Amino acid sequence: MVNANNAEQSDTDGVRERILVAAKAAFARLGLRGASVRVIAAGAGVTPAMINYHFRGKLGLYNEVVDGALQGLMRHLAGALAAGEPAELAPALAGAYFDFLCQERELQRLMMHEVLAGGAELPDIVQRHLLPLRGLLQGRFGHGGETFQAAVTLFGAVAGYFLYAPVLQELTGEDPLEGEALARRREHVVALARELVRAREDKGEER
Amino acid sequence: MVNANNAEQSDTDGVRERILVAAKAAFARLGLRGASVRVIAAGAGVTPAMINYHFRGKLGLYNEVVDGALQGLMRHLAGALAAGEPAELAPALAGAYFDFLCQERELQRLMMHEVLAGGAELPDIVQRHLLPLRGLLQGRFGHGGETFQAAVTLFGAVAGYFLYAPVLQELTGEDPLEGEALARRREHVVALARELVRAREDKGEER
DNA sequence: GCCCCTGTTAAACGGTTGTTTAAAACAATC
DNA sequence: GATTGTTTTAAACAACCGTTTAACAGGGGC
Repeated sequence: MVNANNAEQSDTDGVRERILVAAKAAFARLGLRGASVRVIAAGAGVTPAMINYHFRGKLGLYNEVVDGALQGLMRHLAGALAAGEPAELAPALAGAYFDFLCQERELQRLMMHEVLAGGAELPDIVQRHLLPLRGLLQGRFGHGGETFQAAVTLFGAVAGYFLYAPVLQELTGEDPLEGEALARRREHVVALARELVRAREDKGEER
Repeated sequence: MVNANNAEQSDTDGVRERILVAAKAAFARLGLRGASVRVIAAGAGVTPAMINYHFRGKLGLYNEVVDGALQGLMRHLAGALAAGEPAELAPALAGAYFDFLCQERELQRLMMHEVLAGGAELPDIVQRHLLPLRGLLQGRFGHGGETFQAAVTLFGAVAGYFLYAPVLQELTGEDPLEGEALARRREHVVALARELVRAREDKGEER
């Protein structure tokens, strides 16, 4: 009779949820190979066998974690893309990406682990999550070569900051993911987006 | 009597070298945890026990691989920093970084694996290899906040391109690390460096 | 009271991990 | 040619991996 007043389908979803949370943290930190089912299970306070019972094995759990994380990101970006005036769309998109990574700090590491592993599932993941976003982007910005270059630059400028945060901390002495430094970086990235889109318009490229 | 006419210190260095080459490839592809000593040994055509004999274990081998790779990169960047006129220093540096990653395609993945693993050795690595470069950079560009932001952006724009190459390939359909696409990206990054340094001078920031 | 179904557990399985060990092959020295 | 020291090998080691199995608990349905 616990949790009878919320929308959970059954009481066992509590276990599923706890495993998913522990798995996301472990996969982000150690990757698919590095995170063991025993560590994940211990983090969720359950038995390793429960992972196989609820997710058909470690791989099923991993796929569900990655799918959930990417779905959240893409929903967030699509929302930022829908709102806002067209002129400020690129800065808003860069800011939204930045903000989402602030909230979900594990996501960037999780994605990088997935790319580095280079498994056979990567084409499927790209097709399912990134292609729809690319369609939206091309509808707004066109699909010229300069647009692609600018998008890669912005993506790298944001992703690199979060990925290399430990190195930056060691270099600067202050935590790059904390209040003031974080705000400075966000401002810089948004300004860069504005400048890149302006440079593209100056060239008058439509192709 | 083999290799009697080159500078190798002894014949056993051939084995050491072969292990180092195989290890660099394996560590870049799979990371420290993922690459097994048996796979590395097989790639070098030797017995797993040889790794322990020549490098005092897997960790010793890994440290030697990372140190060698970073030394090569830093030497390359310092060279680009020494030559060239001051006005074109930032573009030259971005181009040199880009070119080095083209030659040593495993380096970027190796470094990212190291950062993601987040081991206790990272502060040591940063201190040994990155701090000297930072000193050189600060001597040329000053150490203002805008300089730092621009440097992170450039680094992310270059690194992100190589790291996310598999994703870009899936998105664009063409190989991002091949002739024409590679040249376009290099041109864009160098132009970005020129623009960022110009923007900083416009602000007149010295701090 | 009995049965079936879902959730959970502890124990075990075969396989792989990094490392160690004892012995063999080899080159150089005396 | 015996000896010494270095390089290499095959086999074994304990520890951990993901997964499977058999047993157990608990609650409706009939």
